[in-house]
Amino acid sequence: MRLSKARKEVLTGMIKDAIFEAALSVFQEHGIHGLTMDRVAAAAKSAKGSLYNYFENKNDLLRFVYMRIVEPISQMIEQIAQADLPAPQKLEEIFRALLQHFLKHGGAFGILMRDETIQDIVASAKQRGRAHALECFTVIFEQGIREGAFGAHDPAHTGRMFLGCVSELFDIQAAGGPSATARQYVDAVLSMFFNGLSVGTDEVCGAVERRRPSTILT
Amino acid sequence: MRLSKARKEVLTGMIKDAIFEAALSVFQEHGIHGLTMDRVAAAAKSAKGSLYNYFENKNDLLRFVYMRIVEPISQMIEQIAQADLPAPQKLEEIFRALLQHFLKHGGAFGILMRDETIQDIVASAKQRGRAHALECFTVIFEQGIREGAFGAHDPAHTGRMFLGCVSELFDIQAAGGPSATARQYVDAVLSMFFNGLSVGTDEVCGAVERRRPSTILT
Amino acid sequence: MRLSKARKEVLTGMIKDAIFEAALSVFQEHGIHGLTMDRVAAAAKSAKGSLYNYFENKNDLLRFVYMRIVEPISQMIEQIAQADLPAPQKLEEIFRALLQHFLKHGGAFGILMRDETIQDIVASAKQRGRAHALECFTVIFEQGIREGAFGAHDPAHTGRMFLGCVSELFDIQAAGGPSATARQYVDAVLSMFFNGLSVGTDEVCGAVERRRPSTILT
Amino acid sequence: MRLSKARKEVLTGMIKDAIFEAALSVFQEHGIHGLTMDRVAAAAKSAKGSLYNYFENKNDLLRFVYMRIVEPISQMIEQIAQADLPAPQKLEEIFRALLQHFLKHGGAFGILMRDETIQDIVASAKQRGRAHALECFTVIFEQGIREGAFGAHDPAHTGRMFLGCVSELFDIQAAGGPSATARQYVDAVLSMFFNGLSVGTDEVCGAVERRRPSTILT
DNA sequence: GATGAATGAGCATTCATTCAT
DNA sequence: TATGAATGAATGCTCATTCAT
Repeated sequence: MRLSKARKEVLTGMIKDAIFEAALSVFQEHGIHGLTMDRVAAAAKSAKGSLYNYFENKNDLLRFVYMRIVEPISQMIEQIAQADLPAPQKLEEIFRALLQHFLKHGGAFGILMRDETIQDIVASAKQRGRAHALECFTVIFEQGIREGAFGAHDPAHTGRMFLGCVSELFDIQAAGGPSATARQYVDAVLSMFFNGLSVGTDEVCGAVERRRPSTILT
Repeated sequence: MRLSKARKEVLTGMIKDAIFEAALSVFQEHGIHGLTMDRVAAAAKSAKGSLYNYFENKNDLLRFVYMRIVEPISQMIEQIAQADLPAPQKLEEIFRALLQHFLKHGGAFGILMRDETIQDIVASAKQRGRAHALECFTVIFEQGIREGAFGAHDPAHTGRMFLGCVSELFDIQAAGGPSATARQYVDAVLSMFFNGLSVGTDEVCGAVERRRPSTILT
Repeated sequence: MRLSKARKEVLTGMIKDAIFEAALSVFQEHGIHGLTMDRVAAAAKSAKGSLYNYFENKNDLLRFVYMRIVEPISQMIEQIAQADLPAPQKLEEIFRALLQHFLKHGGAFGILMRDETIQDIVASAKQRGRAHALECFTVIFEQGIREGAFGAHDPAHTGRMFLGCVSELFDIQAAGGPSATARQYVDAVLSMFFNGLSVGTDEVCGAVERRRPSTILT
Repeated sequence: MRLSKARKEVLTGMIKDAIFEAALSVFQEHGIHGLTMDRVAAAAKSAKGSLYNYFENKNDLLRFVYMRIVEPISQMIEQIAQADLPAPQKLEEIFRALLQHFLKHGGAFGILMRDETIQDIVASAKQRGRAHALECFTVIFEQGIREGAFGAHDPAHTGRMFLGCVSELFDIQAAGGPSATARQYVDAVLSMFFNGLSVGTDEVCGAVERRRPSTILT
């Protein structure tokens, strides 16, 4: 053993990273179906067999990709949900975190979060991303109602709506428009959740703009 | 040619229908991955080769299935969008139509609407379902603003939010809970869009219940 | 369906036969390890995929080969064991049947009967060939003792010895010497079992030649 | 070269021994199919590549294992065959030696002696174990006839029978029954070879029990 | 010599598509 | 037109062997 154990693990990690990147690029180019071990190997400029030195099998690799991309934001959402903040601000924070995460991984995040195939593969992972996010959102809306920030309503439904709106953010990002669009969308979502669309709402309930000044992603 | 051209087309249409039904049942039982030509042929009680007399290839068949399921609701949405109704009522009508459509096709509709695989296959079709729906929603919200029903906002963003909330409806249906849940969710979405979550909104802007009495899917 | 069901089954059977022959030839040339589906397909002058129209998988094919070769003789042994004959004659009959069977299948029979790999695959089949033969032999020797043809001894051990001597017959055949050798070996085995090697035995107990005059496989 | 040539060879031999032991344990645990270079290396607590410093390739290693296990008994048989003993006693001695050898190597010996796979690999080695044993047995029976211990018969056939009965001993051992069974089987074999099964033989020719009192493996 | 990651040929299996009947 | 067997490219995975360090 010429490398210390620590060094070796670092190296292994770096190679796994490289394979991860390769898989990601294949994934982005060919979609989840086109992600074959052959292509990943080619993209990683390695031999097919080598992949199996680092991942037990294809599912293992997919799990790794999933974890690498979805887990962080999943955890971030959970942390925000449990933080000591007013509910409305939590929603803002979640969007901020999502936008940042997107800048790192392009459209892959959205797809991984939604694709059934990978959700099946990953099913064993404590919680599937969407389901977990849904719970966190629900908790936040419960808090908002408890604290009087929101009127009475079913937090599960609202959480689901929020998840739906978040999902659409994935699409905007995947479409690759200007990042300003995403930010405007986020503002619009928050405004909607707080005030709805009804005329005169702003005057009565306070403008969204006042509550979230320049906000997201500054 | 013993059948007149018209008769033949009718017959062809009927067989395509049968294949469609077979494909749908395979799809519902085995998912998008398990949908093989073998299984479709078996389900259609026909020979595998015969499928190719009616569909150029598998993608063609998938496109057909997609169109058959998504197109009607897509057209319905477009019709509702262009109808002579106030914008809020259009939103309600759309939900009503969606819920009804679901009852016909089980979860297939939602999955087809969201699955990336089939979206790729179908991409060439003039408009992908989601994109089309998004446009229709945007038009409706533009109308709502123009008519003074909604306050000023970016209708494209709101349309997208609405689409997100609609997508989540698919999940509820796919999850197979009681249909009451879906209806409650729809009510919650409409309430949210009209009034938001802020406290006191209802008193000022009028209760949602008043505006959508028993409505949906009664 | 242009062929009647019966006709189709006949055809299917013929093709399975052809694949069986191909597998057998591959087996004889390359051994059990060298038996790949590619090679079988090539030998059958068919496409690899076609094999799977007739056999579920490789093990299924191997099982078929095994059954085709080992089962008949296995059953023949059982029938002889249960027949209404004196025990010594049963032993002769078994050898006669084995020699005939060999002429049909060359060395394959012996290998299949002994190879561990295929025994594992076939394990589910009611009884593994060797074990079954052993039982039959034991039964025959029990009978021989009961009827007074043989002196008292442990029939299980004798059965095993007989099996061992039978196994060696496989080797002679596999080696491909003149068939006379096999016949002489059979005579020698029977003589041994009846009289042993001790000097003077023949005079006392009667010559083997007298008891099996013109002998096996005439 | 810091070590003298002699020292180096000793060291090399020790390492080959260790690899041999590792291969044997893998063989016993996973069977002939499960014997991969990876597993051998792991069992030897060495690197896979190192194996190739001591063995040209996998077959070379297998040959070594075979030789190590089969060769000693093969030589022992040869020595016994050439010793200055009456033929019947030689047969007894051979069995004694075989039983002892078994206790050392578990079932490995029997499997290696019979498995076709390894026989192919080992074929090039001057003599395959079975063939060599067969020759030795033949020589012994020739001697027995010459010395008048056995009646006239074909010693090659008798040798083969003896080999067959010996092979079955492997099965008994591999099956893992009580060692008493093996001993009883050996007694039965010897009794059979000397006296056959015919009634009345014992009185005339002398009981086997008298000739081999407690004998084997005491 | 020791190491163990890299390599790539090889394998069983699947499945969309073709085509002779 | 209907049929369904034939086809063969594609895929995930294994493992003996090599080679740079």
